[in-house]
Amino acid sequence: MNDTVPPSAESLANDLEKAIHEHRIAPGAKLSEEELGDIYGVSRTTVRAALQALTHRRLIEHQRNRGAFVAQPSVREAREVFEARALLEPRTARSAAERMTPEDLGLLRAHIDAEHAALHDGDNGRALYLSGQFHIEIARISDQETILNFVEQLISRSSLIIALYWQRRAALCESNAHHALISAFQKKDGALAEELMKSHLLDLLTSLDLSNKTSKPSTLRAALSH
Amino acid sequence: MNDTVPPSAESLANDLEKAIHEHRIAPGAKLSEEELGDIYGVSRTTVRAALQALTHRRLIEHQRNRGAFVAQPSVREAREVFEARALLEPRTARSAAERMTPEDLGLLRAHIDAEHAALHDGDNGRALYLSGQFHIEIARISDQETILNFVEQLISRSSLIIALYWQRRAALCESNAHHALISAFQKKDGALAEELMKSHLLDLLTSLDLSNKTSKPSTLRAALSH
DNA sequence: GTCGGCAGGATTGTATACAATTTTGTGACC
DNA sequence: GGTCACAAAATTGTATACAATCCTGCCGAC
Repeated sequence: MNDTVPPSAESLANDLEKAIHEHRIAPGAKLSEEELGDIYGVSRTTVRAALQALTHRRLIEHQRNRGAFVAQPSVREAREVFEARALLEPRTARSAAERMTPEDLGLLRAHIDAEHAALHDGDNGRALYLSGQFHIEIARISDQETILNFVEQLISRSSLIIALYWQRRAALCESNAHHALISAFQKKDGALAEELMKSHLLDLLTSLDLSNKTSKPSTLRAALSH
Repeated sequence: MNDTVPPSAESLANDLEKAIHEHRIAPGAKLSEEELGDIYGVSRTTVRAALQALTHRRLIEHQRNRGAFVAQPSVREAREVFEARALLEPRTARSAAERMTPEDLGLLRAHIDAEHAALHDGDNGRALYLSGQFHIEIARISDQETILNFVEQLISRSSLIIALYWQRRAALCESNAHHALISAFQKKDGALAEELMKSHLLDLLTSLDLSNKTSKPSTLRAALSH
């Protein structure tokens, strides 16, 4: 689109995060500094800054003198992420319900519509991304910057977890849950929203295949069973 | 101590974080890249990497083309941080109590002792640091890496908040609370530990002066009332 | 035939150099 | 005397260059 001119460090980081979130880059993929520099037309310095940012968001893992790789959350890490979400998000849902304005509601509905559109276009990556944004939007509405930041990180990591451990590929249309949440928001029913979010997250977790067999294909070690 | 040889980016970040945590660098202080480079004997590149790390931990705020400054959490941010802690830490306390081993207990006791020693030496900064480490140690024992990372960040920020809004300077010996927690841990009483932690955090919050008068001295604008 | 060591290539970690932006100091004009 | 404008200084953002580390492939020894 606008490649002719200078993408700066921060925008590069956001671009990469989005690409990872939309599953355009697979977990475990190596992110070569020089390669990225060539692609985006910037120097390694800029690339390094972006990679460091993503490292701090736990989206990529940096091995000293080895390079940066898209993170491959372990089964254990997957459980931890969803446990953390279970601690934070029900609360954000409750607060959001209490503070919900008509504009906010419209925004959330627009998100769901966009998600459906993406699904219809077969763009599963984008649908997944938007589905995550829905949760982030709720946290934003709850008006707790600090918790919002945590939720943002957790949802990015959830995207990686889904890429690795998703089992029922068929329908990621958990849209039912999202629709139910919206109706709770409309009623400004905080307690209901909290409960719905809690069970929604539980649902997500149980839709993952966290049997230790597929545990952690550290690219090879466990992929080939030896 | 060992200044003669090469502090690398990561160790520099840890060093700075500790200095901030111990109130050796005040909130709002400017962190010049060249100055830090001279002090530590490294290049600006290394300094920048360290500063970026601390930025992501919300310990310093980076203003484009202006530089890095030690963060000055607003009253609102202060409340948010403690609200997030109230969501996470009672749970870590409960889990920690259930998993507590004799070695862990010894470690926690050692922390408290060190804290008392620091207080006795009049080294309030170090005492404050150790007091924070106590909470971090609990999160570590609870064995939830993801939540531990969040708690670490929240406690670092709490240190800044305390620097700005602490009112009853006299006794930061909330040692009572810590001792009570230890006895709950010894009994492996998770529910009690959870409750104690919750009230401890509430105690900490109410010991701050968050009246909007001292709101946010952005170094001058509000410090001099004009 | 396999294992250990050593050199070559590649990639990252750090330092230095240049470009861009902001701040500050000076001077003219109102 | 005060305010605006411009220029110099300082500081950060980015690019390039060099040093250190790691991986790969080859070769000799056992």
